[in-house]
Amino acid sequence: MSQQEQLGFRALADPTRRSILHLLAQGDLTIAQVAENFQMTRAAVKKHLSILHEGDMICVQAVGKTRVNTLNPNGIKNAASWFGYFDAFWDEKLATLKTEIEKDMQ
Amino acid sequence: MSQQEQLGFRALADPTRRSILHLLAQGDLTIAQVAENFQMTRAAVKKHLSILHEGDMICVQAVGKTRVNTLNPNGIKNAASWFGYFDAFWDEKLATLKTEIEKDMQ
DNA sequence: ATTGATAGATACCGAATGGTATCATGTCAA
DNA sequence: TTGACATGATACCATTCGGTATCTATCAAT
Repeated sequence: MSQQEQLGFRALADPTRRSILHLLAQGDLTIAQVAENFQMTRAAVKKHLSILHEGDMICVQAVGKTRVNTLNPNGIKNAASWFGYFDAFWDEKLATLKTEIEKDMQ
Repeated sequence: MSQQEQLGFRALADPTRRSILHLLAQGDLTIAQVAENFQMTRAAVKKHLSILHEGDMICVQAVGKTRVNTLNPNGIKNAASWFGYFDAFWDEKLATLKTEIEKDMQ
């Protein structure tokens, strides 16, 4: 487990932060513009953006006196690639899943 | 954001739990067997397994006096599918990413 | 130079999290 | 029915986390 992987999953663990990523997918936004979409203070949103930045999920570029937050496809793709580990096991698992689910109900 | 999505990402947020999923990908294990792979008490491992179960990442079936933990491909695939939201935006983003990364360095 | 808008930084609070220790439960075997 | 073993469950502790309040810094425009 790399530290970057941990920072990435930590960034994705909060629903507000995942929502921010969906927002930024539709266009780049300043901190204030992101904050308009949530019922919390700008400082709280800034914290979320910092954690997203630490997890490599967004890039931040200074534009005049504002900071424009931009989606970072590389970081998001990197987190998504973690799931690839299971690709080799899924076919076999899915074949017996129904039975296991039934046992789990008991 | 669904509650199940949140429980899923919460389950994945901890490195021990992600490690447990990788372990279970190689074969089903009882709680005690999982605990052998970590330097923490069985109770702590049990907590992690409970959170993984709440996030639909594993199934638990009683076998005699033991409980066998099994990977749940459905839950893991469901979490992985969250990343599909960005598919439509990646091609465009990747085209301009290099420039944005450079600005981010400043 | 002063004002106002945008952002950074810090301290603080309540709740959730990761972990241990401890005790209760249940199941198999003798 | 005992005893041993794998698990369930609870209480407790230190740390992290999400959030607010507050103060400071910077830039732009007048």
